[in-house]
Amino acid sequence: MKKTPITIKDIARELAISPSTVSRALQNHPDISVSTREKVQQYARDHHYKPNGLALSLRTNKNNTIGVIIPEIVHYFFSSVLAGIEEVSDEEGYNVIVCQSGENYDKEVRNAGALISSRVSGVLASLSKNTTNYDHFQEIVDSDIPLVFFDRICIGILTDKVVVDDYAGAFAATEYLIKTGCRRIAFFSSPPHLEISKNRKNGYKDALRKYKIEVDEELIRICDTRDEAINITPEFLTRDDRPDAFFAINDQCAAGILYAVKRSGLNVPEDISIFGFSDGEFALASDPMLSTVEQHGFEMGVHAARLLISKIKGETQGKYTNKIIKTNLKLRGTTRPLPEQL
Amino acid sequence: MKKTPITIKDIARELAISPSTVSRALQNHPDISVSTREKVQQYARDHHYKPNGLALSLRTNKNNTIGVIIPEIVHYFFSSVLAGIEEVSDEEGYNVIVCQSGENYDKEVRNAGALISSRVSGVLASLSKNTTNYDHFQEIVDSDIPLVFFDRICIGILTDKVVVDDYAGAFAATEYLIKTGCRRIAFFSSPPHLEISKNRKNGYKDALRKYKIEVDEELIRICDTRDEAINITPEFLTRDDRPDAFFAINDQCAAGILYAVKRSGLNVPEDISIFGFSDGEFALASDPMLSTVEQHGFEMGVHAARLLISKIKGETQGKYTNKIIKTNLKLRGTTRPLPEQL
DNA sequence: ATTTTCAGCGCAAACGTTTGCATCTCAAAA
DNA sequence: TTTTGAGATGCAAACGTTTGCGCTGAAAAT
Repeated sequence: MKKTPITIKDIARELAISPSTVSRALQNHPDISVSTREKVQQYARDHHYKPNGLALSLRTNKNNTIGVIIPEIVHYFFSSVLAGIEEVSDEEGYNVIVCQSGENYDKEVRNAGALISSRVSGVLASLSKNTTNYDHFQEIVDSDIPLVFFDRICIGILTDKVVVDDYAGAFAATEYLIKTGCRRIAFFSSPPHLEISKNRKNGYKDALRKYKIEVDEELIRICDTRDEAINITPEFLTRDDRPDAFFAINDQCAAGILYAVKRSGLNVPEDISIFGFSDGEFALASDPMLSTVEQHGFEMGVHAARLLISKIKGETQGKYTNKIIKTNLKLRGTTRPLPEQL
Repeated sequence: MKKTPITIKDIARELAISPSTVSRALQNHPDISVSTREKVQQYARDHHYKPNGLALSLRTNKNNTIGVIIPEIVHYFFSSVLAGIEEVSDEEGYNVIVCQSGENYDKEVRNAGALISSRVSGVLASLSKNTTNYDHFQEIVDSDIPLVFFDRICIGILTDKVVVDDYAGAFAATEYLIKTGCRRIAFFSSPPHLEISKNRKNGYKDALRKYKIEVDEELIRICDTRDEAINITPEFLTRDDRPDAFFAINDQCAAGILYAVKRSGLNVPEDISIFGFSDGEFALASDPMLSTVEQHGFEMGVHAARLLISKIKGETQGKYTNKIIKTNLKLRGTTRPLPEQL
């Protein structure tokens, strides 16, 4: 029931030796005699000595802490990434400070400042939707803090990046829809300035072009939430040339589309196919279950963290890695099966 | 492009004054002349001076950081709580270190140790499923670090707690099922040593008793995941005296039940009613949408964090609060409507 | 003209560690 | 007996801040 935690000095005083000796004894420094070392270690164990991480950090100007800036915590994909980050950080002895920007530029800037103040050893970040100025991230790299972007990356800043293969995922999903007979495929996307939006749109368009299907800009809309999808989808369905498939930027949006389509009396996947992106538990709960592009968020977190830590340790001098995580199609109930003949 | 961040000493040297003056100037200390103060603040701004949180923490032996130990990050309820914690922590100027126990006792112990080493200002924790020894948490309070449990609390340790009103929520859900005509209500629960399991089971049983319905232990099973539910539910459905309702400890489990029931050809909610617990996006994706007990995870996080911070500030001396977050029923498609007459 | 007052600033210690260097003690080598 | 040297330990500085106290000089009071 100590009011204040036990320190090296306390041990030194108690054992009538100097703090330096205690420090060395605890590190198994060869200079210290076995008897002293054991006395010290015994005492430390008995009194639950825990090194003061702060003091240590101050000396080395590196606290073993990684800062993470993500748009939303309550979000299957991002929380998966976070879990991956946490896992390797824990293995490597780092703590994880998590900051939620809430898709809010100002808060993102505050987050970045807080992390610099905390003198974190490194930062992992995914951009907020409405971030278009990147000075706060530049400040991080100027402060000599290793920085790795993941998923929603920023191309303006020279640093490592880990992204999902958005282009290939979107291409494959679109191609699959085409192969199962869809010709008018609507694409619901996030704001266009985000890299993921651009890449996925390119994948979508290129797949269409490959099969000589004209890209109809009318079928491309900005819509990335369930509620928006429920509102917007009906107007597509009542048109003469209604789409026969929807490709959604995320599963929430896909679920909203599914809901609206079912309510309109059309059948999924007979009349309309739906493809989501970023597999979550979510996709399993719907009926029929969502076909979606698996993003492997956990693995992305793992890779991003590993990359950052090797950066922190200075193992990868000057090189800027651009890791791409493969996606794959998870075919379930909202799409038709592939015709037998190849 | 400084290799090392700018410090108070740097400013002092540059402006040919002492570090103490700089420090005071930055804090708007009245002892400092206006001209000096402005010179210093100007310089600090121009050079992006950011106070070194570590040094500050070392002095006060309090870093403005809150540690959180949760079983799973990728989990709607827990991530909601985390989001609530993050929000008030940010408002109050605290960072949040998040540790994931992964429902693993050993990792939980390591997490606790790491947080003590980091000298966090306070800890928020929710127990892992298989934790039955609480020494690591006792060590936290012995280290004089304020501790607040939330949701999966531990009654053995004298500290603040924030819980959902599990009993009332379970009671209300069960009562609703009864009022809509259900008589044989199965209850799928988490491991029995958890307080939430006990409380919800009591609510369930008491509601049955209130309506003079015998408690059938055969209808109570340990099952708290989607996959388990899909496996276990069918054997209930084939019995002569099959249940006419299921009350699940969480929505994943409820979704699994729903899936199994639909697959068996029975109708929801006509033949079988289903009630979940802990509202998530999840509950909206299913068809029909899940009726569930809203847990208000975000608010729980907000309250827990507020409580902890007031504890850290020493505002609530010696008192141990036991905050209870109200639940409420979210009635959707997996339950029948209440009959008109009251 | 002398004393008092006080605004404005600097000194130095402290927070808990680590670490290069100095110091001390003996026993072995010279 | 003296020198050498290795083994064991202590000293002190440093990391970046804050803060109690003391110092200085000039204006105000006597």
